[in-house]
Amino acid sequence: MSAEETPEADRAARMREQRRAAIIAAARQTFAERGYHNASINDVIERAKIARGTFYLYFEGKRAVFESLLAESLAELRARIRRIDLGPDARPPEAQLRESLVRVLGHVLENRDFTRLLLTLWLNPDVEVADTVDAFYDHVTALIAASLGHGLRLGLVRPCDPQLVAAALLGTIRGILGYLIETPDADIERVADEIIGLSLRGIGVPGRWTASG
Amino acid sequence: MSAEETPEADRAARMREQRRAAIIAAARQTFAERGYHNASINDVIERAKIARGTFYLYFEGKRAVFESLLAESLAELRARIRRIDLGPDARPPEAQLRESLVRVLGHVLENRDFTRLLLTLWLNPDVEVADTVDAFYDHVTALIAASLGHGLRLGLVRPCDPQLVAAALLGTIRGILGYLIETPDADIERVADEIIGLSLRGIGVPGRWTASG
Amino acid sequence: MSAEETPEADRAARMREQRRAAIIAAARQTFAERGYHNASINDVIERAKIARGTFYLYFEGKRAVFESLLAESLAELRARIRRIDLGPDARPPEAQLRESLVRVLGHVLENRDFTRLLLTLWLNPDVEVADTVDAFYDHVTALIAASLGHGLRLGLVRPCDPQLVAAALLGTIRGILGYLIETPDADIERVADEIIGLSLRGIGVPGRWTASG
Amino acid sequence: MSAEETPEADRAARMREQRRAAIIAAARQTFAERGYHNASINDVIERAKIARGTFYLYFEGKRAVFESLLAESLAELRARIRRIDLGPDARPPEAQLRESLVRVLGHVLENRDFTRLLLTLWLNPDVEVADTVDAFYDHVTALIAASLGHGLRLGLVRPCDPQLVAAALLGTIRGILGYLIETPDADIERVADEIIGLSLRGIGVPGRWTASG
DNA sequence: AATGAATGAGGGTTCATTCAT
DNA sequence: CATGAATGAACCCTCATTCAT
Repeated sequence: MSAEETPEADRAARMREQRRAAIIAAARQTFAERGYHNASINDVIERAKIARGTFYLYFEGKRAVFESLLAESLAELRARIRRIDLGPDARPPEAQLRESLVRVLGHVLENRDFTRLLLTLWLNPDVEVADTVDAFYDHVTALIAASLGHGLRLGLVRPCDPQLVAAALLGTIRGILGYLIETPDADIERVADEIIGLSLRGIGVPGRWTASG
Repeated sequence: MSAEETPEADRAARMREQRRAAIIAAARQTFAERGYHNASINDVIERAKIARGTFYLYFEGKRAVFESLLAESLAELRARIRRIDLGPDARPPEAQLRESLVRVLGHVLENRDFTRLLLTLWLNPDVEVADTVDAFYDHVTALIAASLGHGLRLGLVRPCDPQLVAAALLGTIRGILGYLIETPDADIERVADEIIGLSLRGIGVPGRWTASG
Repeated sequence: MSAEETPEADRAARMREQRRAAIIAAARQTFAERGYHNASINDVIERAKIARGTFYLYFEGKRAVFESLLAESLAELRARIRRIDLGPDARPPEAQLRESLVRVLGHVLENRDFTRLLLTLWLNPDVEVADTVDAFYDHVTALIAASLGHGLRLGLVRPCDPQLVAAALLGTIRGILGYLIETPDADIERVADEIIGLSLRGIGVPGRWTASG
Repeated sequence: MSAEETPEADRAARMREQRRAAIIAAARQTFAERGYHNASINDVIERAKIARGTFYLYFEGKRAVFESLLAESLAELRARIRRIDLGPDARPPEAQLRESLVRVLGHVLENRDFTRLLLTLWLNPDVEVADTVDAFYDHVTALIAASLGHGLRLGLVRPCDPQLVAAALLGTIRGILGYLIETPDADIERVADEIIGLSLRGIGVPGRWTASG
């Protein structure tokens, strides 16, 4: 910790961080393109232009990069989602929801590769890393369920099973994301509106359907 | 074609069919539990209690069982889905939709293993067999989109992008299925009602949300 | 052994012999076409149009058919080769040699498949059956060596190492056979003359070569 | 290309070449002893004392080592064979022929393993690699046939079918090689003389045989 | 720190042989 | 006798991970 060593150490630390980032980037592309199992360490190190052994200096193994990659990417995504503020002075919940959606959709379209990966990882036992993803989905589901509960108490949301509906709404969003990553020039704003419209009012024209459903 | 030969040949054919079904069943569980790549032929033959070579008597290889399994299971599932009849004498579309849903949900709960597998297979590049699954999801999406288009023309459905909404609705259903397969004692009827309610009317209480969304 | 059983037993024995012959024939073609290792029992039983188990009623296994097949075919070939009679009243040895050659060449051209097989079997360790073939080649070599020794004592053959020359002459014949089985319309008589000319007088024009060789 | 890097890189390349050679040597022995099909990669790696994966670092597979081994060994052998110069100032053709023979025989005795392999590979359909060997034998046959044609025009060789005689002479040599590899202390010079004597003048004592043959 | 040659467990597949019907 | 479904040892190959340099 002598002052003399700091500049060198700093530089080394920066280099190390860059390398790590480069490997993660290479891994992200590789896993997205080929799936966890079909992706080989070979693919990753070739893309990252490092030697085989170097890889293991930065990560404990295949599973470890995958986890790191997930953790980082999920954190970025999570940062785009904001809890809806239902306080007295808050802006309309619909607007807040819309902003979160627009941020998420924008991020998704900039990270199609990772999004595809994330979508395929839902419930996937194939991958030893399900936990990280499960935790993310559970987190989001809980967030939605909590919002629903809140809305319910405030009379904004009609009576329903929050758990079930949260699972459904998250599914809706995943469905839309799956559609988006294969649709080059999507209009995010319009899509956000469709999601909100669909979620809040459904697709039925009021009065044209029986009351039973 | 002599009548005398039939009994033996019949019995043999039945036995063969049973074996095949047993292998498919073992494969279904194995693939569902461990994913396509982590599942080994070893796992399958151990579960099916057959010798290694026997497996290859019934299927050309790992990929072939997987495809057969998918094809058969998807066919069963597809058989539960009926196109909605919008003719003048038809029963209310909501009722028809509800029946399809109940059939599908019931089937799903009886085949949790396969359902889990099917859900993980969505968009999966990891699996050499994506085509079969993609075709199924495309088929269902098209079915939904067509229904939406129809409903739109009849004034039952409010203006929307049928492709996008179809992707969303299929996502909603997948979300619910994912929830169900981990919920032991689900009440199918109620779930069907929730899905329909959500799809047609959303979760918002009319009048409590701004008109923009 | 009652007299009544004989006709039946005879018929059965004849049938059995026919089947056996059919299997050997199928095996001969298969082994000739694909080589010992690449030939599968499957190939043989399909060609012979018998069931898998039936094959093992007639032969102990793959190796056993191969040995039987070799033994029978080699016996047929060997029957075409006659020891040269050098007695006082015998016909000219060259004529005798020529007759053996013509018989062998004719047989070879009628059994190209087997000949090819036989040629590839020389020295072949690949095949667990080398013994049978080795014995045949040893037999023929010994025959030639003995003839050479005889001829030597009678002053018909110039001084040489009979073992070495026998190996060489057998090689010459194998070389010719290899050429013949790929030459559809060979004139056996002419070929026999070439072999004898080559063996007895070589290809050199006397007086045009130095004496050293 | 900096001079500093050379020593390391050189050493690495040399090591690599040694390993490769060691594997080829192990393969040569294994294939010679057990034949192509009976030889397993296991045999090879055990003999070469390397791990399974290491083998695949140097060769693409079983067939690839076999082809490399053949190509290298055939090239060495071919290098010992020189075309006979029949020009006006050339040394006597017989002497030239004799030198090629001595070189080839010497090489053969130093590489009994490979020679045995080469001999068994003639016409072998069993082996996926027949082409390389066929090409070699065709090459040598063509060389002999061309020499015969030349000698014929110069009046050194008596009238004959060059193709047939070339096949025969190559057969003669193969026959001798087969004899040699099982004869420990052969006198190469004497064997070369026997081959030449046999080829040019045959084994008959002139005047003691009828003219017909 | 970086390298890349070496490792070996593990996977999918084939095929000669057996045995209950 | 004949059948053909069943068996399992053996084989080739891949790839995540280690370690000497």
